Amino acid sequence: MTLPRSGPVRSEAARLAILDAAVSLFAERGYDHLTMEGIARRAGVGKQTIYRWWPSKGDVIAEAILEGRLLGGHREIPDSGDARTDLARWLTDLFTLRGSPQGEGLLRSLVAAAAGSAETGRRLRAEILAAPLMDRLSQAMGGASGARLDAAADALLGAVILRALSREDFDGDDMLLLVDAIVGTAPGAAERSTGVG
Amino acid sequence: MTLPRSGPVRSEAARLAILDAAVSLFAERGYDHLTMEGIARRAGVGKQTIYRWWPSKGDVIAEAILEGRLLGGHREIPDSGDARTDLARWLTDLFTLRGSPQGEGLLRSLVAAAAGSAETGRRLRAEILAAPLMDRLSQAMGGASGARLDAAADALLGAVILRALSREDFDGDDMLLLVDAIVGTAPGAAERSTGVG
Amino acid sequence: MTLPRSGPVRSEAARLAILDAAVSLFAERGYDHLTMEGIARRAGVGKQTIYRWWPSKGDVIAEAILEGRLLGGHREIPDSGDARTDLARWLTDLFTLRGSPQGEGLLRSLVAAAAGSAETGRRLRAEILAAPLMDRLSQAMGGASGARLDAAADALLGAVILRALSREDFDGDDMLLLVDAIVGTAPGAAERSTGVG
Amino acid sequence: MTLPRSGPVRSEAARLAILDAAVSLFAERGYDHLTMEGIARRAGVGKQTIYRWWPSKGDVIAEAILEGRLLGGHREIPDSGDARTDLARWLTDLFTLRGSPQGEGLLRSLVAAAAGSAETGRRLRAEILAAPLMDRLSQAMGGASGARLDAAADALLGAVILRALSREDFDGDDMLLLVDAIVGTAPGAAERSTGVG
DNA sequence: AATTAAACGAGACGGTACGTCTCGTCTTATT
DNA sequence: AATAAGACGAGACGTACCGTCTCGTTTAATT
Repeated sequence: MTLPRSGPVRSEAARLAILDAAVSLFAERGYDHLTMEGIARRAGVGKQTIYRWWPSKGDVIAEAILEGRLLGGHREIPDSGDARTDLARWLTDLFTLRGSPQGEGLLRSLVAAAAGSAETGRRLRAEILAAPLMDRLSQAMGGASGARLDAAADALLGAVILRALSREDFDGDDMLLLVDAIVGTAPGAAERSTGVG
Repeated sequence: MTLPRSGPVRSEAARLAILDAAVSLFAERGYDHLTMEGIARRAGVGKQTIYRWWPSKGDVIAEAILEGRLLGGHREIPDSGDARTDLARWLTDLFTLRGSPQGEGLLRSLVAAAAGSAETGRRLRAEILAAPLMDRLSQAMGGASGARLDAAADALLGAVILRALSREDFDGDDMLLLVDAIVGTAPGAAERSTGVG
Repeated sequence: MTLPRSGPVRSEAARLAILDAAVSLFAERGYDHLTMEGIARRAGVGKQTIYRWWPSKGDVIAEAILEGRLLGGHREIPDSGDARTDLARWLTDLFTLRGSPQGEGLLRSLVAAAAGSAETGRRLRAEILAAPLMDRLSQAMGGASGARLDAAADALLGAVILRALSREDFDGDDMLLLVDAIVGTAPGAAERSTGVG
Repeated sequence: MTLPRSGPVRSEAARLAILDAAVSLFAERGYDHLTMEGIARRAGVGKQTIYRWWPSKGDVIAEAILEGRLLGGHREIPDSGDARTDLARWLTDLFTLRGSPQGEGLLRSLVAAAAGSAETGRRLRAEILAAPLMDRLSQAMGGASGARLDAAADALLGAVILRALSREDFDGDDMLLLVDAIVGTAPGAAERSTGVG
């Protein structure tokens, strides 16, 4: 029972210009320098056009995440045959965010965005962080799934986030140790996986 | 070799008033509603007196953390004899931050503060989160120390943070599962380690 | 050929509220206690709304002058038949600024405003001071005009200003003597003076 | 009968440093950019040392005037034999304040200082402006003195001030016309006075 | 085609907070 | 006791954004 309406329809051009502007400003200056005014200015759009469709800058960023415009190139885990090494390399990349002009500052910006916006928080975990990880992690854990897999994913990703927040440096060996601690600690883990696989 | 200076000395009263004001405003409204003006107003202090000693609100909060004014009551892990259960309970408390008027929003506020200020980030991890945890965790891991212990601590704390950021609900069973995944899969892990060590 | 613009138009209500506030604060406390913040507060207006249209407090006052809100009641010279006496009385009134709560302090405030703002300076002389004076002065000088009239006007008004600046007291007789020294030297006036002398 | 006092006595070095600093800052940036803090900084003096002896920046400037540190080079009227021309030239110099880095802005600064400080106002008129003028003016007016001479001086100086305030340009011919209007209408007035004197 | 109504760009508005500057007072150690 | 130094509470400066609210124009669907 939608009452019929005349008039123009939402402008896709404006929507795209806004998301583009938001993403580029986010990458250049980080989340807390991101402003609605700045987005409108760069997008060549009236402020009201943003407020009409998104309640806050956090939600603009959340939509950008959903469309894969943030960290788009970071969605696949390399496959060298050794799952442990692959996971460690991918996590290290996540930490330093290679390719970004501001390095690990970008990960902190994403965390700030998540802290300020529920939608961004949900999507950051589900779509940026966890999504690419799950298959390989499950495989490395011998086919784990459900709560046990979730816990391991949260532990891996959370550790990386916490180290980014604490500005502690973090090399590949540390990361391997972390991966081992979670997926493969126990001596039997490998065997068990093998046995299952 | 500090060159001697005449003139008035820093006012301890002002310093305390500022930290008190910052802590109470932080607890009431969260990190991103915290403002330098608001702190000065509540502390009955000129803004310059804050800027003279701290470059940003993040650094004010960092100093409050250092002095144990934030989450001061959260510094000890209960001891029921079962380290796994104790750790899980303490982590669950951390997640919900019982006793705080705004619950887990406070943890997100701490994360936002850490994302915005290097000093806060360092101290959040070292002094608020890790410090109370280390002994019991080491014990639960059969006396682990060094990088292996650090990795486990980061994994546990990071997972809690990531779940707070993603607004996912989180009960005691989930937490136990998480603890198990990290300190040792099987309930008997601790014993086994002990036996080995 | 002004290029058309869309969007909201300047708010006349805000403009009037700002000028009213500026004028009343100026009259109450003088030019150098006048602040942009104070004007905004009393006018119930955002500071940016003032800065959007006027670069400084001096220009706000200049516009108030232009609209006759400052010293509006001082715009006409009495006509008793004797031009010399009328001029002297009007100048004496200007010096003491009867009716103003702060007397000749107000004239000094206008001078301070003029010293700080080119626009105010121009308007103070042309619109507040000279405008009401010219006709009668010309008549008292036997129909003088042009540079000679301007010189006489500047001399009369300047003398009053200088005495206000020097805080020297100044009675009606002094003023008559001043008027004589300037308008009563002229050829047409000379007869009268000569006859008297 | 001066009552004896113990302790150190007022430091002449500090007094001179303060006046020097005030004068140079005044000349560089004008009266309203002059600040007590700036004076103290440049003079290498504690702020309290200024406040101990002068109630406001206006009074510091007033004392500098008294000692001839402001416009010191402007104290004599040239003597070419023709009093009218000499007066006109001196007044034109006063208007443009040759030699000053900021030209007639300096005269406006002096006016602003006078508007803000009673002592400065008194001294500006008596010591900077009128003092050098009186003898030659009296002579040009055929030996006038008393109130009539004062009125003429105020008229000449006031006219110059008013034109500086109104930012109107002002050349030598205008000034001659002004002098004529006040010291004696007819070109021959000076000669006649001379003849009489 | 004419009408209607919403989306659009632009940007003015009342506000809050920013970080800096200066005010005039006060406190300290030195001379 | 006067000084150099400078911390303090106070509050104005001019700027940046907030989220809301006109404007006049443009664009569809409905008459």
